[in-house]
Amino acid sequence: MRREPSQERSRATVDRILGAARTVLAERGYDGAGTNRIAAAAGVGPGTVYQYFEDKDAILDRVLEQVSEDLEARILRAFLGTLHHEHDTVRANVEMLLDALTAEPGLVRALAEHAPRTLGSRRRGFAQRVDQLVAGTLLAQHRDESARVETVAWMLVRVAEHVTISWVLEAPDVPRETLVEELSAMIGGYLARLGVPAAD
Amino acid sequence: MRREPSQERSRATVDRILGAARTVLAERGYDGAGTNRIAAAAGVGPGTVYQYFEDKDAILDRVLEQVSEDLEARILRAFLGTLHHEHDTVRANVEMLLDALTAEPGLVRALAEHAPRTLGSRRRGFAQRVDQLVAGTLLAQHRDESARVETVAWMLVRVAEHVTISWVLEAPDVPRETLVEELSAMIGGYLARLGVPAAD
Amino acid sequence: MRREPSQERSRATVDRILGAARTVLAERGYDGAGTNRIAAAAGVGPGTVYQYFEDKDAILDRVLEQVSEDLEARILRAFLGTLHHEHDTVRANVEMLLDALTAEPGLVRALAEHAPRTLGSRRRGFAQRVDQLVAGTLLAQHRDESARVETVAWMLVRVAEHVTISWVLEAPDVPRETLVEELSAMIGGYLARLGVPAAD
Amino acid sequence: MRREPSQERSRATVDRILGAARTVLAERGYDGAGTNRIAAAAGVGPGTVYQYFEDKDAILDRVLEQVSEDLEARILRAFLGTLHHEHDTVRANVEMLLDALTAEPGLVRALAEHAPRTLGSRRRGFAQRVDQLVAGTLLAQHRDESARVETVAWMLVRVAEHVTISWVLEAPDVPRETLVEELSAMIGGYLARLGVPAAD
DNA sequence: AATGAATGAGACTTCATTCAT
DNA sequence: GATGAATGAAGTCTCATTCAT
Repeated sequence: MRREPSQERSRATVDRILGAARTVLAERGYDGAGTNRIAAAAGVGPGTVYQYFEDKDAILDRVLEQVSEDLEARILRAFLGTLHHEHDTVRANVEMLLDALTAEPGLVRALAEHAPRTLGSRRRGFAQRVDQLVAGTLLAQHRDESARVETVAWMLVRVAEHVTISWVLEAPDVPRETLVEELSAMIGGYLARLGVPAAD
Repeated sequence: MRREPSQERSRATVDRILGAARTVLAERGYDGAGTNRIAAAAGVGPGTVYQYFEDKDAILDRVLEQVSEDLEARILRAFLGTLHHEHDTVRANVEMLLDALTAEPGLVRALAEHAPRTLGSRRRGFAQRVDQLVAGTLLAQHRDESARVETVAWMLVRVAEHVTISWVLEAPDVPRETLVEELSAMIGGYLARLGVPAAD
Repeated sequence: MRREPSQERSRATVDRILGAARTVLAERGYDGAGTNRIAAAAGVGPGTVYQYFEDKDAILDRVLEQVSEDLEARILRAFLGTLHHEHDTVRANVEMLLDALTAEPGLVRALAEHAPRTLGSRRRGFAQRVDQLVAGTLLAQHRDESARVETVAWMLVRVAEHVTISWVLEAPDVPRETLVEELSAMIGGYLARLGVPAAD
Repeated sequence: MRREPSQERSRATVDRILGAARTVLAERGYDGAGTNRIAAAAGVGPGTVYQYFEDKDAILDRVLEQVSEDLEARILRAFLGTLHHEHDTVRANVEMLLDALTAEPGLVRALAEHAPRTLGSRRRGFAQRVDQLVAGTLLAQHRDESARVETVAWMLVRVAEHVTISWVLEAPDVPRETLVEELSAMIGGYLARLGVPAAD
């Protein structure tokens, strides 16, 4: 008569809650993600949720953090991959960004929906890390003007992020190929001014 | 000295309610803008609100619409004004955009916070009108390639809008002057590719 | 420059309010008859209603009283008329009762709907007057057993009233002619036991 | 000594809510039976009520249904019991009906008060089942004229129901014994015409 | 560790009534 | 006498959170 190790069970429960929260968030949006619904989707009682999370926001913050990290990891991997390419790094990255964001539109929407509520308070980790990653890459390719590089990175991240997100959420009458073309052109042109070879 | 017409009183009350809603929205965000709080801020009873608005969303929709229109009017006026300038139209527009968005950051945040919830359903009027305005202007300066012009306009609006909004909401460590410089450079460079003289 | 005599104007206003209340009551039932709706239907302001009526119930009580009196008058007239007939008085009265109740089903429903709420408190005038009328008629035809006569009258009124009202409200699968036949038979048979000639 | 099963606790709570609703309904009528009052009377929070009932009407519908069923069961049992009697079945049934209706006058009032609001839409089950029961019994005693039998049953049920209910609610100056006498006479006389032996 | 019944503050909304004009 | 804007108590319902088991 062996009882399952408690640590392992706890871990499994937390995972189920987070997984359920992620699903609910993707399907019903931020305001539709109530604690009771999450608990039900996880197959646990409402009380169980509070064994592992301070309050409702703690759950969703964690999920959003996780979503961010998933995106970040994916983007980072792809980003680093493009550095080996001989040309059209920018375009490859835009493509990759669109792939990442189109994979789970519901979560992207939840992320976009929730972001303005917490900006200035907490959960800015994701964006900052991406900022630094991009800044670092730019710096590696173009050593001087380090001060300006941070601003450029900040701008690039916002432009790439919001144009692609808007395209996903608004579903405007613009083909993906056209979007890639134009966004790459804009970013490429901008980078060219920085002294970075446009097509690399 | 005639008695105050009842129409006028009603009008005044509606204005107080809308004004209060605007204030509450700016100070406490979309979810913090409850009917009771709005009524209290307006100095009227909860019931009064329902003499003039169908329900809670009707109030906030109206306020958001109003905020959008105020921004639109301001941007439109400034945008048209810049057309007379001999050079640096882009920069002037970026400046103007920042002025408009910095005036009431709370409302801009509320707008950004609520937008993703309704995207795809209703209230896309503001963005669409701006898209068309920009497209029209581009077309006036550069007659051919009309198909591409719409995509370009769509991109420009998103880039200008989100970069400035992000700067307002995130308050990053980037001076305003630098932002204006960089954003103008990016947009100017992009427009140059379209065949539009970059600095006019 | 003559101003309309105030008494007359007042009277007209009261009539419009009562008429509107009657209409609203017939169309939307007791719970749907709100003061604001009545005022609107009467083409007056809500405040005006309170110049003439203590409160909401005062209006509806008055309307219901009026409806009762209309029915009573109609029934009384017909009832007295049947006394001259040589036979089948009962049947003639049942017919007449159905005519009266089918004329305005909405109001009959409102009456039936509201009756149980006030029974035991107020507004029993109508039923009592009808009771006495019937008792008087029975007494005129059958002098002795006066004590029993009151009970018989009470029963007759309830039976005639509720069977016809149920038929109007429930709209069961029973033709009117059949109902008249059966109800007359029941009442006639009952009266026969009292010593009153069944067909008179 | 095992822990109280959760099902049992839920069941107990539902029972307390229904019991409280029944009490409130009896004491304050349909319109006085608010969710908060019911919850308070049940000794639970307002939210608890909504764990078990869709909305306010669901509670009251359930209670009224229950009251109807209680009455039906009681009436049915007594009705069947009288079939064995050698004579005066009718009188015995009238007595029984009065017993049933006098037991909880407040609930009978609530039932009578609410019935006209829903007539023609839903919840006519009780009356219909009684109609059929009576029709069936009549048919068993008097095989032919089956068409007429349904009308007769419908009439009998309304007469018995409304005369007794009126007597309970109006509390007129008629002794119970007299009422029984007269009502039995009326029904008995009517049945005699149908070919059913009057006193059996 | 897990449960899930229970909570209760607070949200939105209605409507009979009042009162300054 | 009439108005109708304003009121505010009270009603229904939700949902993040707690706690006895």
